[in-house]
Amino acid sequence: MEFETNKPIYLQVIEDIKRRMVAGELPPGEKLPSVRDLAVAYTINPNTASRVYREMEQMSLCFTRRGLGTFITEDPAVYEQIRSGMAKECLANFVTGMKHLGYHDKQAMIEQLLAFQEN
Amino acid sequence: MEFETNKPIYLQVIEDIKRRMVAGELPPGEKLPSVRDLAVAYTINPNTASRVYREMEQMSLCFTRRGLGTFITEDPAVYEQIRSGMAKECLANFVTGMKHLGYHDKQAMIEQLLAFQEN
DNA sequence: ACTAGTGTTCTATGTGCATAGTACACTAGT
DNA sequence: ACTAGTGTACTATGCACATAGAACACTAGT
Repeated sequence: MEFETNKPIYLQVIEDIKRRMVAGELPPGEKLPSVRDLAVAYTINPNTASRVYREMEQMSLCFTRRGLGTFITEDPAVYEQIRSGMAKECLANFVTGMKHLGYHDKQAMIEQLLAFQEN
Repeated sequence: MEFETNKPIYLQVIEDIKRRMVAGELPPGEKLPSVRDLAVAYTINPNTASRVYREMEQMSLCFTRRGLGTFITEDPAVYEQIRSGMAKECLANFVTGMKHLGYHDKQAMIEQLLAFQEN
């Protein structure tokens, strides 16, 4: 995985894990890689990997059993919170961004969206 | 202006100035505030303000006359580059974000956009 | 010449991020 | 008991960011 500069790596890893949760790749209760394996998987330092789980646990995204490992939360409500939060953020960023470009009504935004081709 | 954490201030100021350029608030050749005045306007350190202009000059967004001040570029083509770059980035972020949420075709994205109400 | 207003450069301090390396504590299985 | 695999904690280093403060170089106007 490639990381953007000017953005903490541990936050980008958390975003990727959240994305995989929403995508169904990480079901509730699923065991996450060990701190050391996560470090290998993302090519980051074990301390940074540890921070990923520490921050995720504080967000109630996962829980830890000392000596056993770290596991995705078993609460389905958290999944819905992540999903709705990501959707709202994505839509809000788009709308404000397009407004800054002069597209003030949704119909104008839709026209730009339909004309958009990824490269 | 409020700054997000986990994102360099000087980059956020540059983004704001680019936004104001595209919005027509800063026409080509317009004189920008002095380093010290910019620091006051955005409530940042003069050194950070200096960095804003230094980075902007490297991006050809402005030019500097020592002893006179810093001025917005006089090249209209730069404006179009900024505008198209911001538009492309905004659209790409939206499309990839929505795809991560399971909306793979544009019609589904449009439905979400139309249902979106800002709070 | 003088002054005020510019950008520029320098040292110094503090913080957060990321890395490297080591050591410790807990759990399950043998 | 022992071992392997887990999370945790600690020191240390390097870098980018942001701030504070001071000094210098240039330009326009007087």
